[in-house]
Amino acid sequence: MPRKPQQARARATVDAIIEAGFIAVSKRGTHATTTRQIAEIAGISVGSLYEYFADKEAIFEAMNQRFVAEVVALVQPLVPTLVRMPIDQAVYELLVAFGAFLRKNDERYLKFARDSMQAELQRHLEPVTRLLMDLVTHYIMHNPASVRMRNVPTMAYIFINGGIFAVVKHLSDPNPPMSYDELSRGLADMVGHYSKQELASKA
Amino acid sequence: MPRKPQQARARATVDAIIEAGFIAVSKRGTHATTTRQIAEIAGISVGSLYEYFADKEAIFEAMNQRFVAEVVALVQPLVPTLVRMPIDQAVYELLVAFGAFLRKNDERYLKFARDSMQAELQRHLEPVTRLLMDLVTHYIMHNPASVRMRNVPTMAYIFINGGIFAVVKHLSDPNPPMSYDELSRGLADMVGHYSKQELASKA
Amino acid sequence: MPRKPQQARARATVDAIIEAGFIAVSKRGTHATTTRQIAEIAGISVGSLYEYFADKEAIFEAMNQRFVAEVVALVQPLVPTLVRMPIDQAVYELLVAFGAFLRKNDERYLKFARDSMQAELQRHLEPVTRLLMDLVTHYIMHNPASVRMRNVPTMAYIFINGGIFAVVKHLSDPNPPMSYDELSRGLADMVGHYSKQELASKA
Amino acid sequence: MPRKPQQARARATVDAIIEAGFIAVSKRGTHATTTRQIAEIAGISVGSLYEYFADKEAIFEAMNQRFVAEVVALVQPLVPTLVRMPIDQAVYELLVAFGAFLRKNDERYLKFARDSMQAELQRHLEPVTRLLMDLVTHYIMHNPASVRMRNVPTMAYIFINGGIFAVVKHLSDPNPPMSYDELSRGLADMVGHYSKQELASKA
DNA sequence: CATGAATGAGTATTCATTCAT
DNA sequence: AATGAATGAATACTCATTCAT
Repeated sequence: MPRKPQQARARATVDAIIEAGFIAVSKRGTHATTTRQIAEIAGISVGSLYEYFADKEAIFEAMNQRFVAEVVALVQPLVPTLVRMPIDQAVYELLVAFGAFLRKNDERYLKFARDSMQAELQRHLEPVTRLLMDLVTHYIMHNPASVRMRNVPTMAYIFINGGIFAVVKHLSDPNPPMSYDELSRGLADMVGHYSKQELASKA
Repeated sequence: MPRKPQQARARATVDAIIEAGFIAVSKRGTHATTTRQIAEIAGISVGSLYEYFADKEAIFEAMNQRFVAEVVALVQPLVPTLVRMPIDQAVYELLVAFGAFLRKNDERYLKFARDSMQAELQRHLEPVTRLLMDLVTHYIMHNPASVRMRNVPTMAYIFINGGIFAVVKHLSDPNPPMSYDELSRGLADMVGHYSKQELASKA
Repeated sequence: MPRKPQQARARATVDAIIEAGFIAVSKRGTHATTTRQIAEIAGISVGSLYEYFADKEAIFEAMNQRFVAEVVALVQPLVPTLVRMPIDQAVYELLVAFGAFLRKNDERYLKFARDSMQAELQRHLEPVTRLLMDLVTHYIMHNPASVRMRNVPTMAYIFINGGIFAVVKHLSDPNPPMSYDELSRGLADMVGHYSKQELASKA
Repeated sequence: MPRKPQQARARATVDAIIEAGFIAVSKRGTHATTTRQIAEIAGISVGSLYEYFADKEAIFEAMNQRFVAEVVALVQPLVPTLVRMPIDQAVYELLVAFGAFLRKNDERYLKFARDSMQAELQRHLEPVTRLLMDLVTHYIMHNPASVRMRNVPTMAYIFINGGIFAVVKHLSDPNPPMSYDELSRGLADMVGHYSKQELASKA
């Protein structure tokens, strides 16, 4: 029966365990992380670990809560500033801050997020990504006007990876906030608007 | 050392194993799928499974190969048509076909793809997504002009989810095809161009 | 990663496992000994066994270390005495001590050593041994003088068994300390000198 | 139910299986040899293998019979010659022939014999052998006269390895042809006579 | 409170043997 | 006779969790 930590020392132990959890997951991934490893890194015994967490899953949950809390702590104070910027600059500023956050502490949070997203998918979906990249190439060859767009590779990267993920996430959502058709049109508009704007600014 | 199937019966067994693999992963996810489960679903013995696959991983690889092969078979023939369409329509058509593909066979392929992407991340990153959604709301409240844009929720969904994924994927890539700054600017431009175009078309 | 025993209880468990290893190997041989059997004999669970030994092989290695340590403990203190004896008496004394050692504890160490030497070979090479025994008989019938030697059966036993083993061991050694021809001449001299000396002492 | 081969073709298959058995055991040892490997090397199916041999053990038995038969075929014709030689020359000639036999066919028979004798034992008993070698060194240092003997290393090799093997074999024999004490005296005499003779011939 | 020893159900994998074709 | 597909009991090893000290 785990108990609520009531003393400073106890809270320090809980922190050490969560810290150790991030370190262990950074090294080996969630799946390969064992309670023994976490306890060792935290410098305590397995027995003690179970004094503070009901089971292994509870540790991962605590890690996630901390991760989210830190993201919130990062973004929250930026909100007043961001909302006063032009939208593209706001997005850019947010991404700069987020990238720095993910990379700090020896990429601890990036590794955690990547583990959540199963880095494997890169290998698995690589051929699909390549296929879509080829499709982009074909498209450009058939539409000479589009050649004038800047950053085609970067935008293709964003559209393809972001698009695959948005589609899978949407389809997996039991109560999606919009229909699949709306999502499809949204993605189509995003690409269409971008290219029109891009070509217009070039003219 | 798995043997090559030489009789029709053997080939049917190999197919049954791959089929069973998709079903098992659909139900419990890759990680929780055991060789015994696959064998049971396929209606064969564990031994038979190892007649044709070196280990569990080999089954997952065969599943992935089949998945990719089917995506290719889906997209390849569409290419000539797509490249002759306006870009937004091309994206839309592709997404319609892809959505139908993922949902067929009791969503077998969708479940497989979702597993590859670790469905967990939905639960894990849900609060982060919500935070960013709130940011969008705040933004709109501070930028009355933007209210005229259609589909704000859908576009926010796409930008946020696709953006998170593109960022994590990029940061995890040891040899990314562009810098993080280029990616950030790309995402910013995508949003900026979209909103400009949207507002322009409304005017 | 097996842990180092830190409490008295743990050290007792390690001892029990090694003890159980000798008992199991005594009964069924190394090859047929399973981790479950060892755990059962030791009165512990399989899990505990793996707390202290990386794998099955590590248990056999620990057994071997104990075996060797005990042989050393047996012979070492005898050295000062043995080197002051005539050579034949020294050999005899050593063999008496060694025989007693192998037979103690219900022949635990003998069984372990025999297993290392694969008791099978007795059955396998029995006909070869018999053939060579016949050869000795033929030899004696053709060389009447040799009849005067004492202990012909014992010496034949030693020469034949020891000889077969020395030959196989030598041929299997990638860096033998002498040539096969030297070994052959050595065996020949051993027999020749013995018989000459024996006949001389009879005369 | 295996049947007795009645046709030439069947006998050829049996031969191929035995041959394949030797090849497989040469490569991986008895323990790691599987029926599938034997069948593959023999160029037949597992099913066919069981047409000719009741089980795996039966194949090893057939291999052993062939091994013994070949040793007999080697030694038998030499007997008339050997019995007319001085004993040391007879031993030498026999060993030359035996060594050549073990090494022919890519050491097939040597590997089989070594496998029977578990090559591991070299590693296992290495420390014991070294201890006894040290004992010999000590002995010689305390008995300056013995320095005059030729071939001390070779003879020590023979005595130690042959002696260990003879002792273990004797102790393991439920009906040994002599007592352990007789064996010990025999080994002692062997060494004693050899050294006396050696020193005498030097004088 | 803390420790670390002990547990045992669960997992991947192997292989001698059988049997339908 | 021959094939090779199928079997499943058996084995080594892991690790979250419990509990005596």
